[in-house]
Amino acid sequence: MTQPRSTIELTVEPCCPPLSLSLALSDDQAVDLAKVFAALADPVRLRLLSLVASQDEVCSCDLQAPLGKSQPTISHHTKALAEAGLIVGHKRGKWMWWRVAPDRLDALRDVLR
Amino acid sequence: MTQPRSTIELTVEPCCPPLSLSLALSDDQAVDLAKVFAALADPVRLRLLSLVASQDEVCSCDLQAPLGKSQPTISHHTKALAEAGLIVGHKRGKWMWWRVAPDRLDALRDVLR
DNA sequence: CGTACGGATCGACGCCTGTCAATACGTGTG
DNA sequence: CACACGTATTGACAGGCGTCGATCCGTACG
Repeated sequence: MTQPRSTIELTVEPCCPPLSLSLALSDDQAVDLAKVFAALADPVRLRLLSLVASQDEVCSCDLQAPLGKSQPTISHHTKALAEAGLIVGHKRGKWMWWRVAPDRLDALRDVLR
Repeated sequence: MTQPRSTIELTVEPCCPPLSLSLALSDDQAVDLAKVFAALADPVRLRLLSLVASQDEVCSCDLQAPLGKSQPTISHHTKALAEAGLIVGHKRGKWMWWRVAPDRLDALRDVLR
C-alpha cells in the first residue's frame, strides 16, 4: 500500500520549552513536561513512533495494518504525538506523511539529567 | 520537619527490561515502556521526582508540604514511581526515605535513541 | 461535476487514574 | 503495654483516555 510521492509541504504544530529534571521543577513546567510524557505513555503510540523512526517517513495508510488499529484510532494517536511535538506531518495529495522531530527527542533526553 | 537518620535498609521493587525506540518495538516491549512513561506523565510525580533528585535523599514527610497534596496522595505517587523503578525507598524507623534510581533514568535516556 | 478514497472529527462506551476522607498497619516512646 | 505518629491501604467519586462506528472534509481522477 506504499504510495507515490509528489510535493506540497504542510507542517503540523510544534510545542513546549526546554527543561531539566534535577533542577527543582516549577508547577507550570511540570504540567508541560507531563503532557509530553503522556504522549509516550501508550503502547500503540510508542510502536507508532518506533515505526516512524525506523523508516524516516511513513504514510498514515501504512500504520494501520502493523498497529492493528482502526483508522480513527491511528489518526487520534498521530494527532497526540504531533501535539506533543514528537512527530511532524506533511500532507502530500491525499496522503499524510509523518516523520520524527529529532530535536524534540534530544530535548527530552536532556530533561532526564 | 526534617528528621534524624538511623540505619536499617529496606529496598523497594525494581522493574523492566532495556529497550530502544528506533528499532521496531515489540508489543510487549511497548507495553512495558509505556508504563514507565506513564509514571512520568503526571505533574505531581514529576515535581516529586525533581525534589528527590535535587537533594539525594528525601523523607516522605518532607514531600507533602511542597507538593500541596494529602498524605495518601503522596504515598500513591511514590508507589507509582517506585513500581516504575524510578525511585527507591528505604524505611528507617517511622520514616520513609526516597532516592532516585539513576541507572533507570540513564536507561530511559538511551531508549530515546 | 461526480465518484472514490484517505484522513479528520464526533459521539458513545468502558476502563483507568488522581484525589481525598477514613481506616488499618508498624514503629518508637513513655 | 498503650499511645502517638508516619505511612500504606481502601473506598468512593470525578475526570480523562483509548477505542470504534458513523460521518464529514478534501483531494485526485474519470
